This record gives sequence, structure tokens and C-alpha cells, in this order.
Amino acid sequence: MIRVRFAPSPTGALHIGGARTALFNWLYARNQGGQFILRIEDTDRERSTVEANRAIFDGLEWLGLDWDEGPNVDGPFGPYFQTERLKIHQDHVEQLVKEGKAYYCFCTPDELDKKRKEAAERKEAPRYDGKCRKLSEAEIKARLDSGMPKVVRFMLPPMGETIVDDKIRGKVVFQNELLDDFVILKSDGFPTYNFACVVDDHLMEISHVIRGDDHLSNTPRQILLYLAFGWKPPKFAHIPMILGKDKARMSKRHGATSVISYKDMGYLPEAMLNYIAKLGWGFGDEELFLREDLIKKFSLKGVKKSPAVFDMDKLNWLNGKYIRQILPERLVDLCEPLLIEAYGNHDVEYLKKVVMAFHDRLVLIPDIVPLSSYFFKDEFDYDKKGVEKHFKTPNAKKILTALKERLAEVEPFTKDKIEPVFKALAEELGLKLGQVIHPCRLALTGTLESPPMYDLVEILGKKKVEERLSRAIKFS
RNA sequence: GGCCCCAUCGUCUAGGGGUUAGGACACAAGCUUUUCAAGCUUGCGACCGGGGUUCGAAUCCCCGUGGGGCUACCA
Repeated sequence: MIRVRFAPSPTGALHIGGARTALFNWLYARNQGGQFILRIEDTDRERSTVEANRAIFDGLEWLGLDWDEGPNVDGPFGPYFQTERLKIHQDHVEQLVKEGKAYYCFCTPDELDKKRKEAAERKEAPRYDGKCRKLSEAEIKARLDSGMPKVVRFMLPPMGETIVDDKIRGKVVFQNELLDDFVILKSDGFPTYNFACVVDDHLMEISHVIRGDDHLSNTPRQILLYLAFGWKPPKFAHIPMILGKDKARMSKRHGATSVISYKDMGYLPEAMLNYIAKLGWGFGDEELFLREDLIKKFSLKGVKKSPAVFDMDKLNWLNGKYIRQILPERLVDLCEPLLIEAYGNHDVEYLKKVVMAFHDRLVLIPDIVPLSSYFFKDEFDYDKKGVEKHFKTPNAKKILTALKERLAEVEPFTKDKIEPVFKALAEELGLKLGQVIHPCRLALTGTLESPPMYDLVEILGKKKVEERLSRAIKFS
């Protein structure tokens, strides 16, 4: 059975990189008919918050990444909040201590810090010197009894090498002697990441650990832990990082990093899913992937080794693509609240028509608001250049007046009845169609850009068209 | 500093001994057209450097260089 997990720490919103890791795990599970587990790694008591838990759930939910086991979804391997597994972790630490594979350390952070600095000055690797390893039974007992702050360190095998056989990178060899006796239980009694994740992954029967590249260097430590327990390590797959425009690891200064903020900005979840899937994974030349395609086509073989730069332009393009493809009803649902917020309540049928007029003009959902303003506001200024070009012409008044009179006669007021009015007028005046339409567009919208003329006229309706033409006639 | 990973257009990538090095975004031009978009066509544009191996390297190996990561009582 394939079992994978996404194990975020709740110290902030679900960011792009985390979402992509979650996605790859989820896709692998769905593709393989396996299970996707969500485990919250909240052992950092200082930084973990409940709001962050919520934010992670929201992010995953927006992308449609559902978990088979985890918070709110009971499973046989819970609990799924790491802090609720404290006893389990402490028992396992104790087991290692009893077996002589781990030991108590009473060195203070200050002391260690000082040693690290000294080592750095001597240009030596800042490794723990193993001072407390040499403590006698009696010394340990005395310190333990005195209630002195303590941590537990893993006793590293001194020799040999540890091989990480990575599904994406192949075999990576690490020399054990370069590692040191790392801490597995902190002085607050909570396990460290490297320890807790090993115990939990094993107990939860995780078969594949798919995670960011930044964990590759941690993997030998974890493998050593598996070996110390006599457990079989899972398969590992380290996926490349996501970088910002300057090729540095993506962070706040690269703009919005939390996935949910993309929802607020007006991105569609399918666009986001498609985009982040392509960040570090590919399937030939294909660009467009719906959720089902991704599930069908995803494989670890398709995952790249090199890091990818987050490119907003491409995301925007994808978003536009998906907006053009979505059902009218859904687009209306997405736009409606924004329009109501900006322009107040309007007839639903009217809103629908307006939204559909901009269907293939939107890159982001909120673009609808500025683009459609003249559908909701009767008072607007005329574009300055437009006035020079289309109002300050000898014919302008005549055109607008004629248009007003003739449109008043149109019944029903639909675009196929409206169209002939424009064509006939242009012909009679010996003008090109554009010469009639441009002043009219300026009169009706105040701008030089709009949906096609006849749609525009129909949607605005006879009354507004007349009013606006009158106003423009006076102005010109 | 030590260790580890990575390296094809500006960006995402295809290709993995012999290719006119292909596609997508962005950019530019054109077409279409009542404008803006959309759509279509075309253009611009890359194998990090140096050594090997080979008849032949973008491709395999080594060394540099560059970028990233780890080296925490963060995950």
C-alpha cells in the first residue's frame, strides 16, 4: 500500500512551496491508488498557532487536496497532530536511551553557542563535541535528580556512510563522521523534527516521503534513526525548491507567497493547481492539465531535479485560459459579489449580461470591476484623447444625434436590430463604420475600449443609451 | 568554512551520443476586427566555462564557476 503524507508545521499560511509539496504527495497517492495523510508538525511550541492550522486547511481545501487521514478525518494511525503524540515520542526517546543509542546532554545553549563560534573561527566544522557522552552513570543521575535542564542526543555511529537512495536524485552518499550527535528531545520535552518525523512516518506506515529538497541533507540523520530502531526506512523523493525571480528561495519579499492570497487576488484554483504542478514536474510538451489529467499523468519520473522560478506571467496566462473556459454561471458567481460590493445591488439578469460581455477579457476575476464601471455608473468623464479624436470632429454631433433618434425607434432593443442602424447610418453619411462607432463608444462608456458595440448597446438598454447620447451631444 | 544538491532561450521546459536543439509564457510584428481583449501566423531568443572519452558531445566523465540547501533545543 502506498501511503504518503504532507507534514506542514503550522507557523503561518500554506505557502506556494508547501502547496506544491502537498500536491505532489496527493497526486502520487491518487495516481497509485494509495492514501494521502495530513500530519501537523506542531512541535515548535513557540511558533505554532491554531490560526495557522486553519490557514493550512483552507489552502488545501481551496486547491481541492483532500486527505484520507488527518485532522478531522479519523484513521487508524492517529493522532495526527504531532504534539498529541508526545507520549509516543518520549517513549521512543527513552527506548534509545535505554539501549545506549542516545544520551542526556546538560550543555547549555550559551555554552554550545560559544563552542560553535570558536569552531568557526578555527575554520572547523561546528559539531557537538560529545562532552556529555562521557558522563558517568552517577553524574547523569545526579544531574537528572537536580532537575537541571537537559536534552537527549542521538549517539551517532562514528564510522561509515549513509546512502540515501532518492527516487528523483538517485544515490546520494553522506559520511557519518561529518554528522554530529544531534538533539532528538528538546529541553521542553518535545521531540525535534528529525526525530518526530521518523517515529511518526514509521508508525503511520508511510511508504514514500516526498518533500522539499531542503530536507535532503537531513535524510541521513533520519535514516540512522530508522536503523537505530531496527526499522526499514521509507522511500525518499526530494523535489526541487521553488525560487523567486532573483533565484533565491521564495520568500515574502517575492510578493504573495501564501496560496490563499491567490484566491483573494482572483485566481481560479484550477489555474493555480495547473501552474504549481508544472513547477518542477512536466509531461512532455503539455501545458494544460485539469485535476484528472494530473492524477492520470503524474509520476515521480516526471519530476525535475532543478529548482524552478515562480513566474507570475505564466500563472496569469493560465488564469485567463481557465476563465475563458469556465461555465458562465460560475463566472457570474465569482464576479457578482465583487460587482455588488463596488456598485451596489443590480438586477441579476443584468449582472449576468455584463459579466459575460467580459468573459474573454479577464485575466483575474476582480478585473471585472474597473472594466465594467460604465455599466453601473452613469457619471463618468470622457477619455481626453478620445474627445479630441471622436468628439471634436465636424460630424460628431450629427452622428450622435442621428444615432439617438434612430435607436429610439428600435424594437425590440436587441443587437441584431441595433446593428443595421449603425450600418445604415454609416452608409448614408458615407463614413466608415468605425467613424460612427468610435464616437458612440466614447459617449456610452467614456472610454476607448469596450465589448463589441452592439452587445454594449443592447446590455445598456434603450433608456441609458439615449441618456448618454444626449449627454454626449451636449458635450461635443 | 565543511558537506550535499542543481545547471537547455529572460522564465517554465522537450530532447539524453549524429536534431535546422522542439513547445509554452513574456516580448515584437502581422492577420482579423468597430475599440480593447481573445484567436491565428510569424519573428526574437538557450545547451555556464574548461578539459577529457568518442569518428562525433547539449547529451557520458572530471575540474572549475554560478545558484540553492544543510550544518539549531525551527521544521
